[in-house]
Amino acid sequence: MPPEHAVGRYHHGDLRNALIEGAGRVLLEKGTCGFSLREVAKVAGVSHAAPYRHFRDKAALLQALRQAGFEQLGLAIRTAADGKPHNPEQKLIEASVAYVHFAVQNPEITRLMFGGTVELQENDVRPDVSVTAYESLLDIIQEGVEQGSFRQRPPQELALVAWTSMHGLAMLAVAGLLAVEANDERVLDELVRAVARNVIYGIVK
Amino acid sequence: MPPEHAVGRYHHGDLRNALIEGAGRVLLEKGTCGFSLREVAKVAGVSHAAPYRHFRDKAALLQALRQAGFEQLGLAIRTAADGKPHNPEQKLIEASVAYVHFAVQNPEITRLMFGGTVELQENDVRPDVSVTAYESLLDIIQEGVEQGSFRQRPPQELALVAWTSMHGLAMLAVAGLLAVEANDERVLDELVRAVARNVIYGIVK
DNA sequence: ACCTGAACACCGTTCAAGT
DNA sequence: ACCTGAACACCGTTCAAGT
Repeated sequence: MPPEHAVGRYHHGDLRNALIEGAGRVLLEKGTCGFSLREVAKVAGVSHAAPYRHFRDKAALLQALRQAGFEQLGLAIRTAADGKPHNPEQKLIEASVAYVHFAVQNPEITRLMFGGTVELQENDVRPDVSVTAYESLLDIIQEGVEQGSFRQRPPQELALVAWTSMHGLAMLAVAGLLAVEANDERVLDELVRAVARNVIYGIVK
Repeated sequence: MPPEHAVGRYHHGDLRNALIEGAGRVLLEKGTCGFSLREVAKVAGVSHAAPYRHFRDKAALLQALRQAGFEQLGLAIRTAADGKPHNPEQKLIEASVAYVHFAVQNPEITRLMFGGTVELQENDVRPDVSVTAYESLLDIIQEGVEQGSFRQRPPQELALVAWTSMHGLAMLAVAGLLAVEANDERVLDELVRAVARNVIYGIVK
C-alpha cells in the first residue's frame, strides 16, 4: 500500500519533481556537457535507471529545465517593463537590464536555452515559449510605434533589433568576453543601459 | 630510422595536425558535447592514448579549434569591410553580414567559441584573439567618428553596440530561433542588413 | 505502477611497456 | 621520442526481475 503522503521507504513520493529539482543543481555545478543523468539519480536518491520511468532520456530532462528557463526569462522581462510607469524607451531599457541580469545570474540555464545543444524534438515542444522574450519586446515596441515616439517601421523589425542587441550582450557577458567584471552588477547595468540607449538613438549623427 | 617524409608505418608523419584536422570533422558531426577524444584518435588512425603526447587533454584540443575559429572570423570580417571602397556605414553592414555568415556556416565552431563551455585556461591563451571581431569593428567605427558621420561618442561604446547586435543575431540564427529559414542565404542576408541599418539609424524618430 | 541490478557499449585519463 | 594496451572510474540506455 503506497499512499499516506510519501511513506517511509522509497516508492518515492514524487520523483519527477525531485529529478527536475536535482537536475537544476547538477546543471549548475557541472554545466550542460558535464551534466549526467546518473548523478541526478544519485542526488535524488534513486537508482540510475529510475529516471527513465519519468523522462524518455537525458535530453528530455534537460528540455524540462530549458522550458522553465524560458518562462522565467519571459516573466522577468515583463515584470521589469511593467515595473514603473515608463515611456516605451525606458521600458525597453529596463527590459534589457532584466534580460542580461537573468543570463548572468543563470549562465548554465542560459547556455542550455540558447546554445542549441539540446535538439528541439519536434514532438511536444511549443516553440513559441522560447520566443516569449521577443514577444514581450514586441509589445513595448508596438506601443512606441503607435504613440509616435518610435520610427514608423514594422514593429517586428524594430523588436528584432532590440532583441538581437540585448541577446548579444547577454551572450557575451555569459561567455566572459565583456571587458567588464561581470560580478560587478552596477557596472554591468550601466553598460546595458548605454548599449540600449545607443540602439534606441542610433549610431549616426 | 623515422624520417624520409612519413615512412611506411605509423610513427605517424605528423599527428598533431592530423588530430586538429580530425577534430574538426568530429566536432562538425557530433557537436561540442558529443565530441570525443577517442573518436578523434580513431579517425586519425592511432590508439586512444596517442593524442595525449600532443595535447594535455580534451579541452586543449578544443581550444586549438576555438583559436582557429576566432582567427577565421576576424579575417572574414576584415575582408568584408575592406572589400569595396565603402563609407563606414556600409562597412559596418558588410561586416555584420560576414559575421552572421560565419556563424551560420560554422555553427559548431561558433558554439565552441562563444558558448563558454571550454574553460579559458589562464595559461597560454591570448584573450585578445577572441576579441579580434570587436577590434575590427572598432576600426570602422573610429573612421566613422573621425570623419563625422557617426555620433561624437567614445568609439568603444559605439563598437560595443555594433558587436552586440551582430553577435546576438548570429547566436539566434545558430540556435534556430530566427523565424527565417537559415538555409535561405538571401533572406538571412537581408535580415542582417535590416538589423544593421536600424542599429545605425536608431529606433526613435 | 514504480523501482533495482546487471549488462552493454561507450567515455577521459593514466601508466607501464613496447619500438 | 612517440605510440600501444590494459586498467580505472565514469557515462547513457535497456531489460529482466523484484515489490
